[in-house]
Amino acid sequence: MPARPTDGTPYAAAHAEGKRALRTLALDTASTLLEQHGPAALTMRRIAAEMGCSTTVLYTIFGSKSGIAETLWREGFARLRTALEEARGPDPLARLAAMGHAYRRNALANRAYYSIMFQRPIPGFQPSEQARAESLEPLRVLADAVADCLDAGVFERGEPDYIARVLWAASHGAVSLELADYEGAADAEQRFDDLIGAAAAWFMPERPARPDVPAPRPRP
Amino acid sequence: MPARPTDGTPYAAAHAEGKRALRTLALDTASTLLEQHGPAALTMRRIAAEMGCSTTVLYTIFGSKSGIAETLWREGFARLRTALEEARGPDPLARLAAMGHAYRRNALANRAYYSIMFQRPIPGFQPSEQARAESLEPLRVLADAVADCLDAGVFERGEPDYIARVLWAASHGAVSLELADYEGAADAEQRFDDLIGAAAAWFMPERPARPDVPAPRPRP
DNA sequence: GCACTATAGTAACGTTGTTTTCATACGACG
DNA sequence: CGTCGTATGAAAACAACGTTACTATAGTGC
Repeated sequence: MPARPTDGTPYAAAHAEGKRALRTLALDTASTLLEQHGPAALTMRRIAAEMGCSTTVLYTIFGSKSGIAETLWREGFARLRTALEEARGPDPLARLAAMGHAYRRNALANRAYYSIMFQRPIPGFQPSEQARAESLEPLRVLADAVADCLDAGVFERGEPDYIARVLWAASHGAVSLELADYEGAADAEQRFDDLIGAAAAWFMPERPARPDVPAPRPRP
Repeated sequence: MPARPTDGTPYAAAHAEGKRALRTLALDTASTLLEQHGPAALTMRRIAAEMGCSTTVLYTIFGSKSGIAETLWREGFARLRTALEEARGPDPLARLAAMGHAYRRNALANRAYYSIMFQRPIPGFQPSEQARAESLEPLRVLADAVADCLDAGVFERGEPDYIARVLWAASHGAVSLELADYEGAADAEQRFDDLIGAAAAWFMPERPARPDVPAPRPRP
């Protein structure tokens, strides 16, 4: 016989809401810590201290640190999905281009989340199968936009899923190097646009006009 | 007055060689540990135990764990550079394509190193400025091959450095997602080829013939 | 009132990177 | 040859981490 309040009573609702509030507070704290001090600052003790409770609470809510990491991981993909969904454009191709910019903008605005999603800054954390499945939703959003382009004849051939994965890899590659600041991100935006444009053009019946590239190189 | 043997004596040479041997042994041990058991197994105590000494030795040689990580980081980029340098082809474009495959092959064959290079599995490790500069060498190798393509007229316009960075981002994006096994790596190789091909084609005067893509999608 | 369960705080355990302590070995120098 | 000083390495200690008992308490159902 459980000590949990009987379901349906007003008290049970309040009780459940308290738990939700606790969970939300924990996630907010973890999220703030992550964004302001990076993944290294994301320790159980620190989250608990910031909340003003002991670490036990975190373990009853999330089970382990991986539980928190997974929630943040999913939050990162949820933000990405929302960012992609909000992309608009007068025609399918413009909408796809808007998605590209949304991808980059979201990554730059949520660097810490992006690192949790695609790097492995939290030792021992591996997303569950369910979380992995969920993380494919942004890709599905992208694939829908690609399908629209195929229907409109903007793209010539190929499976929407496959094309979306190619575009995804292009976005990720460009953004990933930009975030790593691997080689001075001076022309990072142009590189992003070029790579995405190149990948998209690859699937079009005719290659579209390319934006200006740095001055032509003199040939000897 | 130091207890270090006077420079120039045979003993000094032997002494220095002993230090080199020790350093090499430590790196070999760390490297093996990294490749066989992943970054998580790369602990100071374990490296020391595997070598048969105490952790103090590692600290006198490398200063800190980051010192070891940095050496492995550089080793990873050195392998990548070698892999790219060894790429051959009958003409500039073929050589560039060979470099693309070399990039992917090297990454797949050295997953642990690739993760050290582009993920952050070792908390607190950040490559030094010098190491970062050194890590740009593979990019320079790529840029040289791009320059050859420009000279040969295979590429139409653009700075070799810039084009190389775009190709680099494409390679990294495709390989990175493949290694993360982000969405089933069934057609990972084709995706890699397509993305690299698309990026390269972007800078050519005429779009080259594209290899076959999955069956055309029926339009409603 | 009583038993039982869920929860939270305290303190511990084992492991990590790192530092300290201490002993020892060995070149330099009187 | 003996002493000094420095470099080096082993052992242990330290701080911080994730995690797990242990304990107390509060609240539900009988």
